[in-house]
Amino acid sequence: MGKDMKQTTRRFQQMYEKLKKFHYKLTPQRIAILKILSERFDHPRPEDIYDDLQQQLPTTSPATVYKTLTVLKKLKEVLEIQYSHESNRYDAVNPFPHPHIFCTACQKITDLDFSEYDILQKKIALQTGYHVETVCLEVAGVCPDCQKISESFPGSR
Amino acid sequence: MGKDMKQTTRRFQQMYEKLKKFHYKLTPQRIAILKILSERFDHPRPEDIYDDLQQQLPTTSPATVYKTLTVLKKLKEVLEIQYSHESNRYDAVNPFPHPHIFCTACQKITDLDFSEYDILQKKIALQTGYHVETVCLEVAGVCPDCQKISESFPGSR
DNA sequence: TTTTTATATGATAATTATTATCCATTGATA
DNA sequence: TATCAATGGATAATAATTATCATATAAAAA
Repeated sequence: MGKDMKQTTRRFQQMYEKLKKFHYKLTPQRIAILKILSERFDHPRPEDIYDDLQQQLPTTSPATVYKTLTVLKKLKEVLEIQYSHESNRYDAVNPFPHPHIFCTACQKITDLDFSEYDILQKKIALQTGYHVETVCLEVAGVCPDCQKISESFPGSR
Repeated sequence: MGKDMKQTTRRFQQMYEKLKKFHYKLTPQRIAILKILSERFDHPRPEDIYDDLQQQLPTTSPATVYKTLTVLKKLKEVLEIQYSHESNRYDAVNPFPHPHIFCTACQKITDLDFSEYDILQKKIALQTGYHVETVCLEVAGVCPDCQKISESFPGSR
């Protein structure tokens, strides 16, 4: 069993137990969505989750995906990455707030390993007097791979 | 003439000259929108700008506001603060990317004076190898004023 | 196991910010 | 002043998400 698979299984179980603990029904649809979420490391959109879901349960509705995401959000078992006027992206692999970096060429979203992120909240609280609830740090740019491609085909975009 | 008024006038002129320089037509609608944007320090929504605009030019259309904002965005004369599934907010007073802090109680958006923001981009570029285009830092929490209110009326929200 | 009941699902309609379309109008240049 | 591309206004289209509601069902109780 690979490392990813162990992690995947653990995340699935964590989410499953959280739903159980708060007396949400463990329906086949929800179980399938938990499985999909625990396996996808690419910050999928609701539509992506729905596509995967249809492979297993062809009669499901997109509404069910949205409703399940709402529940998981409330339980803090999924992190919502909001985008203006395009689909939100979801991270249930690491549901704790953390920064991301988005490649504007290939649309890939990667976790940004920024050590100072955790102390940011305290710094800002101290400085502003706010009771800080969320700190959202989202970076956009061109990833190294796409930079290479654009060097090989200058002016191609 | 107060400090704010001087600043307001200067920003209006900067935007006016920028449009002129790039051969955009200086229509009454655009001039009115520039004036509104230069005077509003509260990060207004398109709808807020439209409301103000109607006082002066009652026949204007919301589409005109959106179109003008699109032009100003392209010229980097207005900063767009995106919100998922609610109206974007716009800052033409300080159009350069900068962080904000949002009060979840009174909905006020304030500029966050965070000195380390400017070096963040370089740090992240160095660490990730990305060609960084934008760094978006948006904080949410309860402002000192609203904390006081919530102390006076515990459990009121 | 059967019954009960609150909750979830699925189909569909509604919502809402924004964008697209298209024709009449107009600012800017010659 | 004449010309013409750019703009404005009215309206339709778009698209992600949320609301609605009748039916189905998971899970607790009997």
